[in-house]
Amino acid sequence: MSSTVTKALSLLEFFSEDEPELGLSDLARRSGMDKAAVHRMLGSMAESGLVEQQADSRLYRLGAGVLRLARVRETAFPVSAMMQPILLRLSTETGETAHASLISGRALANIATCESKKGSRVSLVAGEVLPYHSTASGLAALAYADDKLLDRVLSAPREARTRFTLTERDDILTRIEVVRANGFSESDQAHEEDVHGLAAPLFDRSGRACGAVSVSTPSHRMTAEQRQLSIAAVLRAAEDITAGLGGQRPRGYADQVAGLLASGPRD
Amino acid sequence: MSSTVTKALSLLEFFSEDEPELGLSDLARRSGMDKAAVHRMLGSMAESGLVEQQADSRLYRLGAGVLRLARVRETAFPVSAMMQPILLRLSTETGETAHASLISGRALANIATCESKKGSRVSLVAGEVLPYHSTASGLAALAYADDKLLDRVLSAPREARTRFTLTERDDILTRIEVVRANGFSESDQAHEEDVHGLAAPLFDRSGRACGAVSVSTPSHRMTAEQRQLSIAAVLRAAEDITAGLGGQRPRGYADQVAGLLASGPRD
DNA sequence: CCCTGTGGTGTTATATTATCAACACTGGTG
DNA sequence: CACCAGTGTTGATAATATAACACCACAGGG
Repeated sequence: MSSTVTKALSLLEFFSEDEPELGLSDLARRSGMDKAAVHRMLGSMAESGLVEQQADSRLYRLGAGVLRLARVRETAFPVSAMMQPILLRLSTETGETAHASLISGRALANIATCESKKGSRVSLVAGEVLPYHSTASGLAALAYADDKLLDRVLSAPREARTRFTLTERDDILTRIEVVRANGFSESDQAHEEDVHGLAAPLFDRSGRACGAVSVSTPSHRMTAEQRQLSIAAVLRAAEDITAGLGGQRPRGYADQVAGLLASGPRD
Repeated sequence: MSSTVTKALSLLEFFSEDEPELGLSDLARRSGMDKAAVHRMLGSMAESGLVEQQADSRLYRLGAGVLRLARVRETAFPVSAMMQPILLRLSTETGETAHASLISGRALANIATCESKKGSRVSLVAGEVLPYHSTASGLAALAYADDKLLDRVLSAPREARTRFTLTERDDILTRIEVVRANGFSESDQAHEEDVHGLAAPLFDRSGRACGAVSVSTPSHRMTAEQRQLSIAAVLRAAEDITAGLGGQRPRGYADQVAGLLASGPRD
């Protein structure tokens, strides 16, 4: 819970596409930890190459070590590479931005994206950490993941990203039930203003959710027709990615989804 | 030095392309740490998504978090993508396997590779951690890096990979002098049997080495002609990658290298 | 049925870590 | 020019998380 390792690694969350370099005091302020402690932690992580310090500006950034680790994992389990063409197809079919995320500890890690070609599109921050409660992807994963994950999420503080974000425990639980009844999750402007999300769960070998694939559409552009089309496309993408992961959908889920698609406007 | 964070992160070094999944006892044995300690560390790193535990086999592997971190870094500082075409050219020009590495804490992290098309070629493990003292890349980086790095390497234990590996302090220092005199480094079978390495340093904005680019040739195939050709190609690749990094070669180095190429058989 | 291996879990002495303070340095401002 | 607010860094001590040890439950061979 409050181990030094966890605290040190939590510092990595603050590095993003928008702020790839951060100073010591800045990191200490955001993490709420002491400057000296943060300094030692960054020093330790720099020894391992997870972060590196710019010699002149003294700013810290993610190090070459993360590239190496990603290469090792991607060589052994090529998930990003496998997802990319499926996301491309999903984005082309729907005309919108698609992305896939995997359960990564306490949060959902955005692993691969394919942006829409349209001028007006949902653009998302590469490698963003997605909360479970405020995103369609998060709810899709949560609904089919291990129950312990749901407990952990419900017992942790939840940030209200917009006025539509579900933060109450009971609201989230009923929403989870809706997701289970549908086989996919839907979320309008709960994470970002004017963004509508449709997501379907990804499964691992054990039949538990290990992530989610999602389509993000500008809210004003989400018509009933577009919605049906997107649901079908997302479910198919999820099926293909799950297969690519060597995963297995739980009993009943495949039939539920198949019935959903048959009854829809797409034949 | 012996902080818990460093010890925990050192566990990540044991995951490789060949052994992407490791058990708890195995990791404890290799790291020389207590099982209970390793268990807690892995738990902490799992919370952050750096590692994940297979539900059925209970084995640990690198987690989705490393993919996310790599994406964040690569989006902000696209080095791998920039290196790839240059490595392709280097590999094509020499007909051998090329790779680039960056200084990553106490070791050199292999970031990008391009394997030779020949049936008999040097094949290297993706994302391998390269020691400074036993590889051409390591010696090239060491010769032009911050002096503190050289001190740290010289004061740490050095493994003898082959019977040609330099482990003695004085031998390494004289070799470093040779590298500085040449502007590139050469190493025959010091890291791997039957592998000849030629490497040139990469520089950052401050003019200090931040990595190296290298060509690995089967020793028996390294003729005087091939050697001249490879030296020129590696130096040119290093120049281009340094430029792509926004780096600056130190005073004198550019002239030294230019003179080297002019006097060589390639006009 | 032992025996050896595995992953995992307690408990206490110990050693690391958090905290606070002060330091040197920088850049901007009155 | 001195001041101020900011930075990164380094010591000291007090508090606490950690390491070590033993132990447990389980799985697979011999």
